[in-house]
Amino acid sequence: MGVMTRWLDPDEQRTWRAFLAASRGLMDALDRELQRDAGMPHAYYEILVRLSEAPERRLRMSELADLTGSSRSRLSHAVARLESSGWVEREECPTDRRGQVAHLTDTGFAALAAAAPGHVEGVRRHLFDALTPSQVDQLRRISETLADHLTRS
Amino acid sequence: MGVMTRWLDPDEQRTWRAFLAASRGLMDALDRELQRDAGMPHAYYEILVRLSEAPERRLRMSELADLTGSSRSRLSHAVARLESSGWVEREECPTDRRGQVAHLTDTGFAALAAAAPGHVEGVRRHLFDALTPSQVDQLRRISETLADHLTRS
DNA sequence: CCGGTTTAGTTGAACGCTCAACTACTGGCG
DNA sequence: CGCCAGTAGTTGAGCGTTCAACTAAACCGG
Repeated sequence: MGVMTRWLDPDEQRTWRAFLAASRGLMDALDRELQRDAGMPHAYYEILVRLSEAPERRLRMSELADLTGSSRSRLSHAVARLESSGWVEREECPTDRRGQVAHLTDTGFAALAAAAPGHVEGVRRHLFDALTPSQVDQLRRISETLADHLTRS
Repeated sequence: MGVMTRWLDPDEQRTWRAFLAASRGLMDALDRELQRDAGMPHAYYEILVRLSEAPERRLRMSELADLTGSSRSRLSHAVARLESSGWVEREECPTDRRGQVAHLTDTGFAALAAAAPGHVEGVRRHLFDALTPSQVDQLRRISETLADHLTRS
């Protein structure tokens, strides 16, 4: 308290607002496209992706929550919904009676396979096509630094 | 159709996932802090900011929607809520009978003034403190390019 | 000045996320 | 062993966003 606020200078202000516009705009565009073309929000797409990459297409709920950067509550609701569309099913965990294992069904895998090309094309169009290779490299370093910084604090 | 999907190579994959983690993590953290400390989501904070910078603290709904990058519907709902907390009020537009003008009240300005220092500190901690000056510059260029690219397509 | 097209803004339902409270199980320590 | 703090996951209420449908007014060509 009583400590002077370190306000943003005009350059920082400009950077921050550009970042907001870009990241929100990008996510909104991809979310809209995915919803329109595949009937799922981007968050659900990410869940399916992570499951598809896991051994046996199975992951513990907590692990899946960590991988997708979502709260346990959010994941619970999401998996409930994915289960009711038949894309994921929940199983008892053999080693921990509290645990649940999410399993990507064949139907779910097919839905993902159908959604992927359009979505990847969208990521390319909206992100990679707009940047130079050197900017892509800069963006990777910046993002990794930020993500790392966020988890450490 | 029939055109091969240009999948992401491992480097692009890594960049994309880092960007997702960073931007989502950043927005989630700021949103959580703002909600906890000031009782408003980040989207509402942005609305108040834009209004506070406008002449007479007044803006047409559409202009406000454009400035905050939100849909008209979203803004309508948001302003309705802000009005019921007494932070914004709606007035008839003198030059266009279809129009509405949103006006930031003194109470709303005070709420913004109370929220701002903590929020700015958060932006600093989570974003600017983690990056070198040159990275901040890179991020500005990248973001402006992306934002520009999004509106043009 | 009339009729059709745009533009401004609102509305309600469906949906996803957050938060806090809750159940059930585990793991460690006395 | 028995207790108890911590962990896994779920649940329901409340909120914000989206989408599509809607009203009303402005604009524009004939």
